[in-house]
Amino acid sequence: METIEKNAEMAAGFLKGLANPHRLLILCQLVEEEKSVSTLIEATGIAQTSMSQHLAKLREEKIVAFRRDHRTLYYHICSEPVLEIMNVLHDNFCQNK
Amino acid sequence: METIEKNAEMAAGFLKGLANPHRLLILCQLVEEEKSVSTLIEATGIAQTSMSQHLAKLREEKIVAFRRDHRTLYYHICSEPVLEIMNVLHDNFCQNK
DNA sequence: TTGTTAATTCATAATTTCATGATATCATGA
DNA sequence: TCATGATATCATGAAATTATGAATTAACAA
Repeated sequence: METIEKNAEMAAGFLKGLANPHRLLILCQLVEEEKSVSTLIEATGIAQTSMSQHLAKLREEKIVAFRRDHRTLYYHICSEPVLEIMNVLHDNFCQNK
Repeated sequence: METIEKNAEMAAGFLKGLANPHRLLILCQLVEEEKSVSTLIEATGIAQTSMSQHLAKLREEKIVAFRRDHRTLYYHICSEPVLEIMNVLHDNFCQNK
């Protein structure tokens, strides 16, 4: 496969990681600061199992990472391009003036 | 539904429009300049029917538009945020140094 | 050890995405 | 009007995505 096609595969995989309303809601929360899973659940209203699966998807694409403190996992964004894209999205879809 | 959730729906729909390797290949072509469907087919190797469907998806999300010249349709990018995102993707996935 | 909290993984079904082949539309030139 | 070129739409099946409920793991406290 050509290089450009491999690049397109990678970039599309990355975008698929973002292309879901619940995952965007999660990332909105994490743009501010790292948060525990239960805090994310409370803040977004996403069901616990579903939250876990979305976080797994975000981890797979190296978009988020976590640290453990006792029984609690704290997630944070670990991808610089994601922050750039979140900015673009904010500017274009959250201008509810 | 809360405003933030509606915004997330919209933004996710937009990202889904981009989150496919073939559609990214098409958009790479269109970043340079407008192109006809047959030129896009030749440049990317995507089958005709499939190309038509991807272009339809991109039209739905207001990512591309076209003009007709005789029998030929020329497509172009009509979304400013897409250009910004293509830049982010280029910087992060096409650095094949 | 037992129970509990925090979170993940597994199994499943509904829905969406995507490629393919067949058919249709639309503009044009003979 | 008829044939053709350029492109879109329709129908179908395979694969991926997503939500839900049940079971599992991991860390700790009693």
